[in-house]
Amino acid sequence: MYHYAQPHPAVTTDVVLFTIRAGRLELLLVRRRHEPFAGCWALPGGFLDIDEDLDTCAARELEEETGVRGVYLEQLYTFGAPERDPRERVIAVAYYGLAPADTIEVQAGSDAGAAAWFARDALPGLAFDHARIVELAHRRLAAKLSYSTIALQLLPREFTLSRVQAVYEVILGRPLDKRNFRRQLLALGCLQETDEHQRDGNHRPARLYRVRAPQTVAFFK
Amino acid sequence: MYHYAQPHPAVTTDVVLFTIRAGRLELLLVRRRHEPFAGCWALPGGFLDIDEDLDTCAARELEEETGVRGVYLEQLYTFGAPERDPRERVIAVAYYGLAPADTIEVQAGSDAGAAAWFARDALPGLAFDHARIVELAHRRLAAKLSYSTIALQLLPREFTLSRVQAVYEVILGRPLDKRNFRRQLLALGCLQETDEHQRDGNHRPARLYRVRAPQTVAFFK
DNA sequence: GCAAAAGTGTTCTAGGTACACCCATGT
DNA sequence: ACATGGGTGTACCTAGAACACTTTTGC
Repeated sequence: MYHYAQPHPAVTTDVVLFTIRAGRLELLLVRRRHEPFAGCWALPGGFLDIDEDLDTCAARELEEETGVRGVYLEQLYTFGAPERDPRERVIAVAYYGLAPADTIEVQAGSDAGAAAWFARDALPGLAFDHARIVELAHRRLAAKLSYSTIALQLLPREFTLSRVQAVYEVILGRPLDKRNFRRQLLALGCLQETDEHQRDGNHRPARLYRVRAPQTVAFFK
Repeated sequence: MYHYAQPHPAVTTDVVLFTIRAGRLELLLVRRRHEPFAGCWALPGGFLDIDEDLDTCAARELEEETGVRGVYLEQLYTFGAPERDPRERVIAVAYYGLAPADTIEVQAGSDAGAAAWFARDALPGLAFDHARIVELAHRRLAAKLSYSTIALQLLPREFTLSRVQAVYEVILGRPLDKRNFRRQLLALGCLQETDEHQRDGNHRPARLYRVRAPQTVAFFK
């Protein structure tokens, strides 16, 4: 038992992890095993350890509940409406993250009954205020496309330019002009052309590219 | 005494309140009366009440410690490094705000020994990690100038265009072209020209303007 | 040879930047 | 009359938007 002269809220982190799968924007949810909202889908997340950094907590809870690790995470916003959790006062520090679908594998953890990807525009009802958090995360991600290289975090080590364009289109929800897109993307200078090509289907093979500095997100403008 | 099965961190809000005074960007600090950092200058802020919204907490603590109320406040970032407070684990939800210097009056509250404005570029040593918070708040404010009308929150009810320009220049830290600035600002359509003029000094009087919707911050681009 | 995606340039437009002089007032 | 900040328009330049055809492959 822990005692305080003043009441303390609990602090959690919750993660909106986006990916691109099957040409759609999807995000990772876990099915809650316990009350409240038992059986309901929710963002992966959980209580902050008392000696743990917030960023660390977000990464740890994500891994514990979904098996996913090593992805790009960024703090989004802190939600603290008094009635957002019926058990006790909970302050949720929300994060959002990006991961390439094909390099990560999802497995449900102990606290979560299951972990699965859902299309952004076909989400089940979510626990707590998690629908609001997803909404804000999507808006923030879309806004950051225009002044950072954050979207490259959704790509595997090697990829075609068409694939990059598909990432942008699905996040922004509108088609982009191929020639303009390629010119502007390459002008950023953060892609490295390789000598390899990708053959798939009845058409001309596409050149493969790499990100020069895959671990860092650059800002411009 | 309050009991929990798991240890809980404390949660505070801290506010970086900016204003423009004497042609400089200044911010409001309070002198701490208690340990830790007693006698040191710090951001106004304090512990979250257990049934209180985060936004409300920021506004309440600001008013209690400095007498300032009714200003524009916006959540900035949440700081939670484990050792940022020597007493116990403290998660600080930081806010930043803007207020016109001439319409607000500052008076120290009970917890704070004194409240005073300091120039952004001549701050005293600050308690905790507050210098980092100020740094981030300034960067965020400067970034928002380019895609929102947030800076208008620093203006009194009536003002000259030169005064608006001075606000932008002092936040960005560089001079702007007068003709371009006025054209672009007026093109936003959020200012209302009045018939009044302001006479001060040996020169032509300047026309006074008002913000059409003073309570709202518009975003564009 | 046909279907399917890859790849490639130019023109137009709009918004941003650079720049200099006259105006109204107080002393 | 002169010093001081207020007020105004145009030319240039660059970045973004619109737009269509040829290439390479598998079947």
